[in-house]
Amino acid sequence: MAISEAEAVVMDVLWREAPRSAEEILAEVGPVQDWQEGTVKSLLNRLLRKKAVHAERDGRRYLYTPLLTREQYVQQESKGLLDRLFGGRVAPLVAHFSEQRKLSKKDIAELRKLLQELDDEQH
Amino acid sequence: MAISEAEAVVMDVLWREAPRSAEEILAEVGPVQDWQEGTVKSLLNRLLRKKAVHAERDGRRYLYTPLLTREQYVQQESKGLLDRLFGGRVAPLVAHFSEQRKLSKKDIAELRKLLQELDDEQH
DNA sequence: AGTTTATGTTTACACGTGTAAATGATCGCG
DNA sequence: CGCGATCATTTACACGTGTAAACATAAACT
Repeated sequence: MAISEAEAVVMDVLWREAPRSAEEILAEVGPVQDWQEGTVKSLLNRLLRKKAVHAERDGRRYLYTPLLTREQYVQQESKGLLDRLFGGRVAPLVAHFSEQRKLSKKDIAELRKLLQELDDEQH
Repeated sequence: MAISEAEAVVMDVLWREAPRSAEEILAEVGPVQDWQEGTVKSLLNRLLRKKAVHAERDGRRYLYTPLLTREQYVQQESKGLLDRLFGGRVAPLVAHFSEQRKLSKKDIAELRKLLQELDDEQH
């Protein structure tokens, strides 16, 4: 089953660094999200059930490690959106942002570089 | 409130052509989604409550018209994803698909053209 | 006028989600 | 050994979602 948005916030902490204890996760995410301890614990348990993280005992507590990689998650999410909204094609998506003037100079420069590299690989 | 995925399917029909009756919507979407009449009616009612569509009486039935535009919806959805996963920037998103080899020749050609056009406008 | 038919409206129900309190288990201390 | 602190696990609860049955209403037909 897919992981929810709140669950993804917890995953984000683990993607930055793992393994981590529930306490450490709370310390990082609690202030920002305004979550209580119980909330983080619940989310961790759901992630365990979904096999998105692994828990390893460390004395009295557990250390959590991601099983689902960030790449997998990003892949799922962005493919979903792409398919639903842009017929599965990337160019229309970029065109959309372009029309909305949401391409920064930096974006444009990077895209240009990216295309250049694709050209080069091409041989 | 945001419209759900099932609701978006109904909106899609209306975005292609509107106004439309519930029956017409069902005819178009029922076979594909394997939905019953009641399902479509429920979704339409939720869309009404969310002010995403407008209903206008036409004799015995209603004709539904979108109030939320496809552009608005696409904008919300894609901005959400972009912010959550790519720090709000487009280039990293494209880079992601590039790494996954999900850029078709056509995508690449179109992206190149797009960048060219941006250049031209630039004067 | 009474019944069928076509629509729309209300209600339902299981499941996921966000959020957390209540409860249980375990370790360290007095 | 019993008690408080520290974790984890279980339970809770309101709300949205997917899916649809049940019910209401009004027009159309006999």
